Amino acid sequence: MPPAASTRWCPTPEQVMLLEEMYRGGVRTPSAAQIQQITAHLSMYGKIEGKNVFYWFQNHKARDRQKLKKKLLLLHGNYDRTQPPILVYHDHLHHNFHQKHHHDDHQSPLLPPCFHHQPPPFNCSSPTFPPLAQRGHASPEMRSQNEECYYGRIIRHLDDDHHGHDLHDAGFTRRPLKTLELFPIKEKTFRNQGSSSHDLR
Amino acid sequence: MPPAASTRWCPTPEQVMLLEEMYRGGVRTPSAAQIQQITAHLSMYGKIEGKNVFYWFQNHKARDRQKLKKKLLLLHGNYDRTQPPILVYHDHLHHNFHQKHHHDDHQSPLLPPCFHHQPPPFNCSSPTFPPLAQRGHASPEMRSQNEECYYGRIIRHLDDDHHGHDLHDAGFTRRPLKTLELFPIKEKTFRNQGSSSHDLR
DNA sequence: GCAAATTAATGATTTATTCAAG
DNA sequence: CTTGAATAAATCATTAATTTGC
Repeated sequence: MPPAASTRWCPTPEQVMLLEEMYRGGVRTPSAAQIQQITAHLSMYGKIEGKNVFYWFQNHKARDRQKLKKKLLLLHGNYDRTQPPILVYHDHLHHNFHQKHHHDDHQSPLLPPCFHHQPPPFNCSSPTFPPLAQRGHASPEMRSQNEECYYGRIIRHLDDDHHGHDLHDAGFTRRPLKTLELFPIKEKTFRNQGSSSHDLR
Repeated sequence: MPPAASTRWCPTPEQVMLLEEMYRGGVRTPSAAQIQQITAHLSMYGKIEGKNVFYWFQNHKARDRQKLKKKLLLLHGNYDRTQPPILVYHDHLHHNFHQKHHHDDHQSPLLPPCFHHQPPPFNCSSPTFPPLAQRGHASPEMRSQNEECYYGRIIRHLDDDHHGHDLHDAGFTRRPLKTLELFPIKEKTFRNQGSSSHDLR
């Protein structure tokens, strides 16, 4: 049992926060030097390597694009062409929009100064991407039959005994305290928490 | 006159107390078997089903996160680094923080022994946890060249110090800010790293 | 005091992301 | 790229607190 050194980076909350802050500040494709800098600073909060930073920005940028693309497709028809493109794709495009007026950059003190105003190169300014957490609300027809396979493992694995709908019997069930004995229920090999012996999901 | 069975579970004070105790003890995402166990024990105090337990932990965890996130955002600046990271993201991340020093675990006698110190299974394990997938890394081809350059540059230049995988050193690395010096680096099998420019699902 | 009216908590569902395997 | 499993985020819905007018 090799300690199997975890193979990937697990950013700490602070790291994520700072990265997001930089991202919001306009950083998109930091140069090698910048990555070094960022890495050095973030290493204060936990293990981290340059590639983690690099990938983080790559991924974040890509997924942002993804989100926007989807959103645009959805709007599709009612997209008002008179409005500014909302955002962009290639890095080149983001820049030079608003600028300079980060309300009052109350950047986290955790963020190295050099990233505070992150001026020209990759600063994109804030009022840009609206997070817009508008929810979907799926169309009813779409959820057809899979009601059953829905919520997690619990419903499926656990609610076996006296499942569903026996109505609420008035008093307590005071069910026989079947005291378990953990186990069976199949093992999963990875992705379990530090579990020692038993840990079945 | 079906009393129209109430529509949702109403935990008894004992149940809530025990659940909270387990939560404080580190339980976050109990496995199916664990849920069974918990459910069986809690049924002593009132009607309860596995899914109630499942949902309880889901909600409690989520609302904890929520609270902390809000708090962090508010503090934003005056975040005391000497304090434990406070929270987390994925379960994996929580671990290794609080622990061991629950003032003096005066666990309720109501709590089955197996949940008292709840050490290994789902507790904040140590630095071990799951993620063991070596992800990513771009597939060299199919990449607009600028990205590729980037990729190459970074990975190869930045990933120097303690490349590969050494395990998660428990604490933070707090590495000395070593500022670079590029390196060769041998990368292994790459998979791909979705972040290029096209990613819609 | 005590309900109807409001608001806060929290149980239950649904949707979105993430991870890693195919 | 696509997908199944897991789980986090968002949000819907009902119950419990609290407030308010009498």
